[in-house]
Amino acid sequence: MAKEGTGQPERDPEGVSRFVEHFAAQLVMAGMPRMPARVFAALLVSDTGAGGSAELGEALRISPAAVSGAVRYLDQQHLVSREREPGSRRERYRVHGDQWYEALTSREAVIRRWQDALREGIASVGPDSPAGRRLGETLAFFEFVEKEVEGIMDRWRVHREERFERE
Amino acid sequence: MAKEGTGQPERDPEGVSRFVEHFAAQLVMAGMPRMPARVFAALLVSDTGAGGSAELGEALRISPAAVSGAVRYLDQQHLVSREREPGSRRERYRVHGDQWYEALTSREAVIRRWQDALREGIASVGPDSPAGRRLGETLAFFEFVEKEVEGIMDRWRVHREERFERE
DNA sequence: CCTTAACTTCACAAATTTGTGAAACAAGCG
DNA sequence: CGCTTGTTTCACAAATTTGTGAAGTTAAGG
Repeated sequence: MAKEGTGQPERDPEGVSRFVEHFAAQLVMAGMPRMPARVFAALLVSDTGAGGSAELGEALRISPAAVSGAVRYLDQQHLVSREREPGSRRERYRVHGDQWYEALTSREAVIRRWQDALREGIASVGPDSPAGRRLGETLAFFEFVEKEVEGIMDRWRVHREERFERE
Repeated sequence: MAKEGTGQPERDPEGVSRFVEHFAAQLVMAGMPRMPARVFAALLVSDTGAGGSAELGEALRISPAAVSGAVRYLDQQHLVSREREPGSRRERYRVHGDQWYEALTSREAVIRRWQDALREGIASVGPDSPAGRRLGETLAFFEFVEKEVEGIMDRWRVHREERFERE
């Protein structure tokens, strides 16, 4: 396609929009409601990583009300934060740049709830029954994963650091 | 025909039911529809790890039709398999004992789709724009995780092996 | 074959979720 | 002080999802 040789490739609005929808679709498959997913994706591709209700609403062709609802959800999940820009009545929602995927993956509280449910089940069927053994193995798996996830995130921070310095 | 062991702790039906609901709730939060989640949980706690439509329907107080629909979903997700028991018209749905959580976590196809969506986005905003950099870092994260997950599952198999032998 | 048991499919009613317009609310600006 | 712009809340209509009863399908057992 026609691109000027300034070195800075220009934004392709249609492509951006396709990305937003595709990325949001992944989030939806992972269990996030539709609007929050789209808003989050839109924030991710914005150059500033932040934007207001009106701005997002226009980009996604949804009402400001829908944006507001979506942001409330994202805020509760700690996926965005709200900032008040001093000289303006515009509120800005910001995606935490390098931390959002940690929020998505590490959430140890989630793993804990799986573990709690499993322990409850083991108690109810008896640990030595076949079912008890199966649940016990699953519990062991979650306990294992819990530790490993920590390790992964540590290694990732190192990895990212290196990558960042090289550039 | 169940053999009642002398020292076997007895099943607590109410506790089992509570487990099924709690565990299913976790699955739902992770994005699984309600009925499939309940059916899956019910299979997990059953001593045989398998059961038929009628049996499951009675345990969960839902119609055979609902069970059927749930199983179709679980089958598509490769979370259960169907077996035909030779001398009977009873079909049995079975949970893959020690492999189901691998299906839940490892699914590399899922990670690939995230990566594809991100690459698309990076192309659309330009890799050197601020947004491009943010997406690039996210992509790097997913690539990193993809490799790490492999490692985790390998280490888990070793870990499980040890645990199993010790018992 | 004809009956019967087990499961599946289908059409639909009920329940839930979604997104909107309208009104309320806040906060800078004149 | 109001006016004006940007955001949130609320009630509700539309759309989607869910689970059921009833009819359909397959295969065992007489």
